Amino acid sequence: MLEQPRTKRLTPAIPAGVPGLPEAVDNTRTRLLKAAAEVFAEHGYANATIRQICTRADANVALVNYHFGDKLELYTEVLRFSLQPGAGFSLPIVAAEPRAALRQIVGAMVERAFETGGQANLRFRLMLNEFVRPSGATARVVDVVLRPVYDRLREIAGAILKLPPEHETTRLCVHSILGQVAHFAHSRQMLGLLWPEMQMTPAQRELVADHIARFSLAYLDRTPSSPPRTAGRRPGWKKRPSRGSSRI
Amino acid sequence: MLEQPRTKRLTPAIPAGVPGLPEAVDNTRTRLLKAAAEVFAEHGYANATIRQICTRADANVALVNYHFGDKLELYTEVLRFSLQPGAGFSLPIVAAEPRAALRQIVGAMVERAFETGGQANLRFRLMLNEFVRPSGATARVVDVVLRPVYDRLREIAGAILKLPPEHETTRLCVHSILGQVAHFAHSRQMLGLLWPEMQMTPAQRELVADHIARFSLAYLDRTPSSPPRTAGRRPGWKKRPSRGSSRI
DNA sequence: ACTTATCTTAAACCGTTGTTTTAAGCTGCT
DNA sequence: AGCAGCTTAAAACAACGGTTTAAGATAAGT
Repeated sequence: MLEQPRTKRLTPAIPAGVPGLPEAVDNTRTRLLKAAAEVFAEHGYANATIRQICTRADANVALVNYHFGDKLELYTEVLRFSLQPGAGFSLPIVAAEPRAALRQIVGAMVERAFETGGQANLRFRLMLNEFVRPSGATARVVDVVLRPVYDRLREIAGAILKLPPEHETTRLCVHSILGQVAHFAHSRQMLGLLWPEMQMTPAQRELVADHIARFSLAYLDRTPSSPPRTAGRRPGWKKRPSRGSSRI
Repeated sequence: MLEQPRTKRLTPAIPAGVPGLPEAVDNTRTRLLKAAAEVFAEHGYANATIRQICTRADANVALVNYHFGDKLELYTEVLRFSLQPGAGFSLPIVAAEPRAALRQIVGAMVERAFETGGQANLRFRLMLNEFVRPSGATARVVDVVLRPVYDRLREIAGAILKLPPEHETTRLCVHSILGQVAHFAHSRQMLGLLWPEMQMTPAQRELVADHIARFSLAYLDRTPSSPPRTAGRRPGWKKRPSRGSSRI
């Protein structure tokens, strides 16, 4: 009796809204989804509370459980709902030239990490929170939000590196890029303590995006005469024994 | 009556232990500090519970409040306690050549982020948690743990860049390096979903540290013939207006 | 031995959070 | 009007987490 909620119905029949455009209707369900997206994006799954969401949606506490069953179901529905408007991945801007594309995608990520409002921004911040405190729906967040960015970044980085997208070096570089963006987004408070002038104003955000792109391109765009030591595709990981010299 | 705890004494007279070597004594206070350091390092301040800490220390729940007043006081005491053994900053390894020093410091950070055990590792993970969920003692964490790494990294990066440590470009580069380390440390679960082979085994940790160092050095070590666009010291930040072309 | 200060314990208190219940309001239909 | 099905509201429940209380142990001082 514990594995299934005791409510008569989990989700009471999707409210007959047009499936492609749920932002038009204004029933309680939609208001809850909208509020939940904002609160989840701001505080992360665990730190968001149902009462916060319901207050923002001007709805009763019990309505989350009536409409969605439980908190986690609401969260996954937010992800589904948040994906509706655009067909595929909604980073439309993509220059053909991979270096320009990289700069654009980094700029878009930095903007999304800081600019409030807009579903794509909410979705991106949702993902940033999953990075550091995975919820029970992390796999879904990866599929819905992160994988598209990841795959596109691998293509772009691979094109510049002249390596396949699934190459180890390509993947490491993509994680380096994602890591820089996530870091500037997450550690805003500590950043302010270390570097008081950095307030992440719009102009500073552009500066940061410029820096991340240039910093990353310096490696990606290196002369082919100095290939990375790991360029050869090594099938296994265990070969290189821990050399222990980094012990301190 | 609320601003001051009602216990007769906040901290009941430091237990006369040798101030330099608190790891020898095994009274309740020390056991609590040890357990708290582990739990805080693993879960972060907010997500660590006093009951968790007390269970691990084999102590009663009330003892935290008896010995330290409240949770935050315990946390700051952990930081103070955690700093005791080494005199200053405990990253002893520093090669004279800045490129080698960078590789060493990155390797040490990656190891500390993943290797369990050891006070310096605990302290570093404590800091990593503060990055993403600042507690009430963030300023103290910055002073005790982060600032030394930050300043040393700025010196090293500045030496390679041939720029002063307080230069904007130097700072941006240091944040890029810190961001990469923090990202690989934080997003372990999501990393596994995107890249199942990456399990952060010791060998893979070395690979990651190598990559971060090489990736970062590509920019730091660039030929002086292509200086960064922001090399000139600009006193103000507001000059460059948001160019709006990154709107999507 | 009696007192005192220090430390420990079990139990409770109080606020918060996810969840459920119960009882009402609607709305459309006959 | 009356019924049925969907939706909302108010209240409560159960679990958890930080904190406090009141009493019991232990050791030292006199």
